[in-house]
Amino acid sequence: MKMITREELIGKLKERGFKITPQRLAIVNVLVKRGHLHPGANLILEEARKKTERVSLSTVYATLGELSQQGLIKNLEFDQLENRCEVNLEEHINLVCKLCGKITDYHIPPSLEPKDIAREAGFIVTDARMEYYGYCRNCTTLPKRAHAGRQIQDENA
Amino acid sequence: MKMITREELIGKLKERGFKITPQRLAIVNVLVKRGHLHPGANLILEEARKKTERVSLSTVYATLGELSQQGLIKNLEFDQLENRCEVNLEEHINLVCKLCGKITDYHIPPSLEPKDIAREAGFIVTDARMEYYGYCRNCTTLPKRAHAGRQIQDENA
DNA sequence: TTTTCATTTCGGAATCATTCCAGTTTAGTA
DNA sequence: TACTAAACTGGAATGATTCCGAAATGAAAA
Ligand SMILES: [Mn+2]
Ligand SMILES: [Mn+2]
Ligand SMILES: [Zn+2]
Ligand SMILES: [Zn+2]
Repeated sequence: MKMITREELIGKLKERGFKITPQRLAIVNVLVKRGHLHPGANLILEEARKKTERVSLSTVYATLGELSQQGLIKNLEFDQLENRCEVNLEEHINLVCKLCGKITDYHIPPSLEPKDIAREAGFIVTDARMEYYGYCRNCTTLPKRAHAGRQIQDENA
Repeated sequence: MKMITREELIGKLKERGFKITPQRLAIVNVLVKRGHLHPGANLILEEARKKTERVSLSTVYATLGELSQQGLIKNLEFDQLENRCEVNLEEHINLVCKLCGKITDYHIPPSLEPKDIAREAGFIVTDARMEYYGYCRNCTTLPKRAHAGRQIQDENA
């Protein structure tokens, strides 16, 4: 899975005139290291604070907003759940476990071409979002446990 | 496009022990008539009030919650936008226009089988959500107009 | 280095969709 | 018609996100 690097992200921010602050560095670090978890603002804050003495939730939201505007990450919204960050910009489906809340990436084979849809429906596709909800491998074996979707389920992934 | 009827919905509610109240009738009516717009709670309230003298927003939310729990409709969440109702339960992609906010249904051909994904990823798919964001036919011709996505864009659809 | 200042950060208040609640009304049954 | 569990209501509570004025600070210029 191609992963964006810390340096790429920071470089792009610098290019575009953003100042490189300890807060932004910390947040970018979390995104790079924990991106696969599709972290939310509060997890990012928590993790960022382990590296930088001073970060606020406002700043996390602000920074995520900037990164999102710059097209460097995406924002995922969920029912009853805080928003999460999508760092993997390749087209893929997020598999969202209804039991533990873990979100894993599934890369689709080249079919279901956006172009086809544009042509048929007169709709220009600029952005896609596909999610399958269900039960992940862990939650399939242990039938009915762990209701609330805790963040940070790190065992594997 | 197969559309659920007023009678089906009311019948199912009755079956399952729900009382048939003027409020529920009004809300169901709106869902049947305006379902293709993927209406949100406030639009539903507005429309329902044209038929029933007395309905409250609380009741709209409560009723939508019940219908959703009963699996008769689905709840769609969006960035910066109130939730919308999905009345079309067939598997399809919602085409969400970034300019006018209109959401139209696109039915996919039988490919991208959930079963395949389950097998490959060890994930049991119980529910799917797919959306393409972009620009609808109207907004494609008139390049850069109409920013905020107003609800009720009835011209066609 | 020091100066400078636009940008960034911060905490707290504001927002706003949604949920909760306690009191009142009512659908459906007998 | 009377009864009662369910449903409805308006207002208050919630909680994630956004907004804001004031204080702090990168980084370019001197
Ligand atoms: Mn993903
Ligand atoms: Mn739809
Ligand atoms: Zn799981
Ligand atoms: Zn449009």
